[in-house]
Amino acid sequence: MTRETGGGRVLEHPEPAAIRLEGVLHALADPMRLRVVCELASAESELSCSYFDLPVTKSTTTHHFRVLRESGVIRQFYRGTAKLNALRRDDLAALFPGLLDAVLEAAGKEEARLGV
Amino acid sequence: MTRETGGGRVLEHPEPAAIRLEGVLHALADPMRLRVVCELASAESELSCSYFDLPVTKSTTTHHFRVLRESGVIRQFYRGTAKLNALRRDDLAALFPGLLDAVLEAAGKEEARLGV
DNA sequence: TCCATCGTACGAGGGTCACCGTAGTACGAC
DNA sequence: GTCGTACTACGGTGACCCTCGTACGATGGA
Repeated sequence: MTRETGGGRVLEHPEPAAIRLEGVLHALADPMRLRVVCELASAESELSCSYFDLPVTKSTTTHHFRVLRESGVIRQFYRGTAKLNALRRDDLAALFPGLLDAVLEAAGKEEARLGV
Repeated sequence: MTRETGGGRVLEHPEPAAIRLEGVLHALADPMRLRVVCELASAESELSCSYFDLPVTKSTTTHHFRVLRESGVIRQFYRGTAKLNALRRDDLAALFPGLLDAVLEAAGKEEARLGV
């Protein structure tokens, strides 16, 4: 079995029924957070916070991950000193079918359109 | 032909290439604006600003319509004293396929889920 | 035990946002 | 020209958001 360490540190997550569309859209409307979500989507496995090399400080990174978690977009849990992050694909697909995929595709298209 | 009055009053709209995903998501993340977009989508024809009965003052309503226009979500033009509003369905569908439909469907589902 | 790593909590600054009230402009009807 | 309707521009206010620096806690390994 997978041993989950992290001790008594518990993270609050909204239940599916408490996830609000406005909150999800607001969470995705920030460039940093959208970037995190895109990387999580393409990774297909949990990624630690330190995996991401965002052009902001650690405290700002913590803030963005908290917004994503509290809006219901990602799920977070501890393993040792690391905090792992995963998209809540199933919950989002049940609440807002096609929304996450459309946003991810749009982000990919926009990156191709604007990127070098 | 349809005579468009409104004279010298010209409204700035972003070209499709200038529409940014973050801006669109931010515009849709506000309850008032999401409500406007849903009503425009179900109307299937232009609606004047005064058609909407939002629980805010007129100046705030003007602000929200301006955000929607400048983010590229709606198109506005004058006809007489009225200012008409229409969704930029084609432009959005070309840039972000499926995004608008997914958001509209999600908004409908959420209203049914939370509503009376 | 001591340390390095990883992430958090807190406070603060600077900017943006949503909202309002008032004053004003553009248009059509008379 | 005058009036009413529709909307705008402007200024202001309080709240929120993104960002940071610093100090702190929690974990695992030497």
